[in-house]
Amino acid sequence: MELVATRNKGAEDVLPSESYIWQNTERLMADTAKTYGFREIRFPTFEKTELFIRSVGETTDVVQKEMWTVKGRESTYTLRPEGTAGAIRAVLQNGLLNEAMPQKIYYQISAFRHENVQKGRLWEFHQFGAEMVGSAAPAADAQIIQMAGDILNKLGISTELHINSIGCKQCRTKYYEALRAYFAPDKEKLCETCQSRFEKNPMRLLDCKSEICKGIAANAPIITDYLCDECAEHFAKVKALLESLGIEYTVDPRIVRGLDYYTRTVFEFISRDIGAQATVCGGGRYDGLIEEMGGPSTPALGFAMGMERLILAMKAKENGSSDSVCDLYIVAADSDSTGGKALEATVRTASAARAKGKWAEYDLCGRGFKAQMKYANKIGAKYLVVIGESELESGTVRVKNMATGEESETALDAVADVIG
RNA sequence: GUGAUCGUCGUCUAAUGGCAGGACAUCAGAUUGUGGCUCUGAUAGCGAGAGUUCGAUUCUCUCCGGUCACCCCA
Repeated sequence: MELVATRNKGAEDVLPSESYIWQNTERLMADTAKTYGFREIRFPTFEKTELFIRSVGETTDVVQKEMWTVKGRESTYTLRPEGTAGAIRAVLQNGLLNEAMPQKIYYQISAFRHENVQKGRLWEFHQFGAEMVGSAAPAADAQIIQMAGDILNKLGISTELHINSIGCKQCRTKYYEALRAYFAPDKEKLCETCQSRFEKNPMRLLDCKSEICKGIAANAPIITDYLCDECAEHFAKVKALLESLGIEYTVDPRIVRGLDYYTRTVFEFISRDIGAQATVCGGGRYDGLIEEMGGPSTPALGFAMGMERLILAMKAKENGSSDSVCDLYIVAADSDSTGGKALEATVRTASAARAKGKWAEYDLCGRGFKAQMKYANKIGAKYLVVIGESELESGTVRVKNMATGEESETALDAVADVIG
């Protein structure tokens, strides 16, 4: 077999045997989000490239080396590398800021980043994301984190919550100065990437995995020591609320989100079960983004969960919910004397079962009687009915429970009720 | 962008510088009115290309793909 083309690297097929896991997960997320007042928003897979450059940040890896960009006839377009930019664009463009605040929205999307593929990291991946627009209150931060944690718990995934505050623009300016002052004497010893980070985004210096840089960074100043009074108070209130909700967390001063738009609270939920790409959910507050995108100054925050990583973590815990199976298989046993009447009765009976929401099957491959029995067994049908000459005459059939082998007699037109 | 590692039927897995074998799965039959067990048969594979060789699935190189990791992120 030589296919004309095969699946692209970094993309995945979800087969019928697995798709129920996705469906159940997506449904659980949507249902949970609804209980917090979040409603779904849908927006295009592609946007103008400037949108992402402006919102995600010009210096970020995502923008600099990971975007799938296409030059169209009228403009240059990019497949969304994340959800926030498009979601907020849709909120602004459609005047949702004029509705009652806060606006709470969620989305289930695929997103695209051109990175080297590995476990938990794909070119096309899927996210569940939620955004809350219009609240600056610490209670909003707490609720967003609570909802993310709620979903993860319901999925049966064990995670650790790490939080940090990276302050506002003012705190960060002060902090950058302190960082540069700290690193300046050793600047020459830093790795190449860190040397360029020194000017552009010194917070990333803390994130480097190189042993030398780690050593130099060991006693670097910590952002939380440089927060302005307001940011410090905000962070303290968020932490207090989390505690009162009984949500465990670790303050991790090294969490530095890779997207430029974050301010104040940032957080990650980490799973230990899925390899190196352990962040299963990441998010935070982005009070400056909406203004940056040309809207009115409006506070907002949100998170995104990586669906593939969640499903890896669920599989690691072996707690997938179960798939549905065939409820009823009908064997149409036509002979010369029935002249096709058995098949007609079979089709009608199957339709009646489907009208009751049952999964009903009959032969579509020209199989013989025996082969149909084997097939019904193979697909795990719960009940089996044979319709042939004698059944047509009497108007009754025997409904066989395939698991126990027991049979019971029923009127032909009552089959759909019996198999409940 | 970098590094490591692996590519044999749909899946799992053998052997081999000289006819690529098995298991599971699939299909058919044994068994034209009741499945699962058993038996028989069929379908189906060396990722691609160059090189070495009388001969390459095996050795060498290149590419492609998978996996894992760095980086980055969900």
